[in-house]
Amino acid sequence: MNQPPQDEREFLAAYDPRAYDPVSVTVDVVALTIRDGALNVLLVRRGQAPFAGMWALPGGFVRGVTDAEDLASAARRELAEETGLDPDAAGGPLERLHLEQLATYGAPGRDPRMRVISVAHLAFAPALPDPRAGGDAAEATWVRVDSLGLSEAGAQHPGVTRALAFDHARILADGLERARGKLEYTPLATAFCPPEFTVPELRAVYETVWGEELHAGNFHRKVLSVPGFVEATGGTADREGRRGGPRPKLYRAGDARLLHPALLRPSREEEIR
Amino acid sequence: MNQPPQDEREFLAAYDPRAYDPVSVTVDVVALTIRDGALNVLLVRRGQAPFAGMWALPGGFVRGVTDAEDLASAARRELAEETGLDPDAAGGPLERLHLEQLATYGAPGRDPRMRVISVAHLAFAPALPDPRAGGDAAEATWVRVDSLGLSEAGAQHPGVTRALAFDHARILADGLERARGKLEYTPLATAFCPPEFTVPELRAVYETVWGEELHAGNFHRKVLSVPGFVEATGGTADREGRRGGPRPKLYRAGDARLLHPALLRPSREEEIR
DNA sequence: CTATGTTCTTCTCAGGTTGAGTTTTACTCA
DNA sequence: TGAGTAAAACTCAACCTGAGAAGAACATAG
Repeated sequence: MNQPPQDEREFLAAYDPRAYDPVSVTVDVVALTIRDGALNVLLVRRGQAPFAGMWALPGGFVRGVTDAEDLASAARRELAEETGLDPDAAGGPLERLHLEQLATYGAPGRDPRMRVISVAHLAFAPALPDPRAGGDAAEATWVRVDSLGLSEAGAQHPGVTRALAFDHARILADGLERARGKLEYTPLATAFCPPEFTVPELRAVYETVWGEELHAGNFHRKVLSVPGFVEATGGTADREGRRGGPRPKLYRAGDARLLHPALLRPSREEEIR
Repeated sequence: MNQPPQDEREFLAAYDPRAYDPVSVTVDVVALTIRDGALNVLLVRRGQAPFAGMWALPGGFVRGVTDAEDLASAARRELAEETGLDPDAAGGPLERLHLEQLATYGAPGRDPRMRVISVAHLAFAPALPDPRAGGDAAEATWVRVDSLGLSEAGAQHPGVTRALAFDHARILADGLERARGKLEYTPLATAFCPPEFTVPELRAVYETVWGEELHAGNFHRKVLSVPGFVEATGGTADREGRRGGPRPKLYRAGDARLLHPALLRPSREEEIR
């Protein structure tokens, strides 16, 4: 952008840290969606060393000078490259994508090639299509989170565990914990739903992400009582694959950015200490 | 750490992003403490361009290869350099320091010299001594947060506003919001207190950080009822600068890592939408 | 067409938590 | 010794939550 005045250039050049202490920057994306009632994360199979052939989170180097990009833009670009979706298409699947920064991972040695720090991002979307591998990923697919055996109490398929490259298992675990927490006090769950949804559909999102069943009646009362969480459209859902019962009413996301009072998940006693 | 096998080296060299797209990495620290009943942040006056003479958050470049360091270690080192305190001294002021990652800022152009992304950290400590300028900071001092006029509703001294270098005003604002939020559901407030403290002292921390007065009776009941928040030492505080009333009992931090139920701040109605 | 099962939605009620205020107690200061 | 102050304990109404039950609307099997 703006250049420093000419008389400072020489001085600054002597302090340029790139000259002696290079650090590279990547973005990685924990992209979550719900498919067939299960929480899925987007993984790519690495085509190059290191960790060639292993599964990893989608990501890549930030463009620093040529086409200098924001960190969030880099995350969106990487996600689009790995899934083959247009990041900017109006009405496209990535338009309603919720993207936020997760954390930055920079332990020395986390990448055996060189010093790399990774700015991890968290993405949520309503059921995205199957990815078509692009970029430098040999393969990209949605993987059920509960098939990865992330040392979460219960709900893991033993034996199906596939180790992730780098420190991506930890990044994924942090992303899941962040997602679970954000459902409590933000209307983020609506980002997993289509533009119009029913209360039972919203409840299914909570149950899927939290991994526990909720009391249908209390959930219903709570969702409608939190101001700005959802607003009624007036319509009702038609019967598609439903097994009985009245047609649930349709809602869309309200204008609240925080849920107050929050929708706390039950059974957090373990995590307190 | 571990080196890739010899046969991969050549291949990787061609993909080294440093060769064509350099990005530099810094850490910045939002160090908060409470002095004289007001929330203070550590600022340094920049001795070099850009923004020479302006106030900024303490920070500096991450050591990538020589003495490669963790991001948190880099933040702790920078904080120690600017304050002149030993980062590792047993029993020293920085030993009880709470340090956590805040977020990473990487908009192109945020540093006019080159592409720099900054991993911001948040630090809390009980009243630290006045810093002695070290490193490349011309000057370092604690500054009352309410003297910076950060477009927070109320409680700002108009005219005393000093603009911060880079995007540090935004980083500071984000750090303050994070600190305020964390007081709600973690025992972080005890990090602002000496090892033994009273309930009124703890309440003063909340009032200072949140910027609003709390109901003393309800606060007392709440703090003692949340499991693991504080535990009684059996002793009482002696009269130092107190104006009357019985001697309050002493407590120390309990073993809880999360407060449940949380201690919600009043009047968040504005922020919800 | 009827019976049965499913599920959305509303209702009830006991228990816990919160906000606001009051009382008691213990101390300082003039 | 009396007035002022603040810690700590108590009271009470309002609200929120968890658990269960009931009613209503629909699908499906016979």
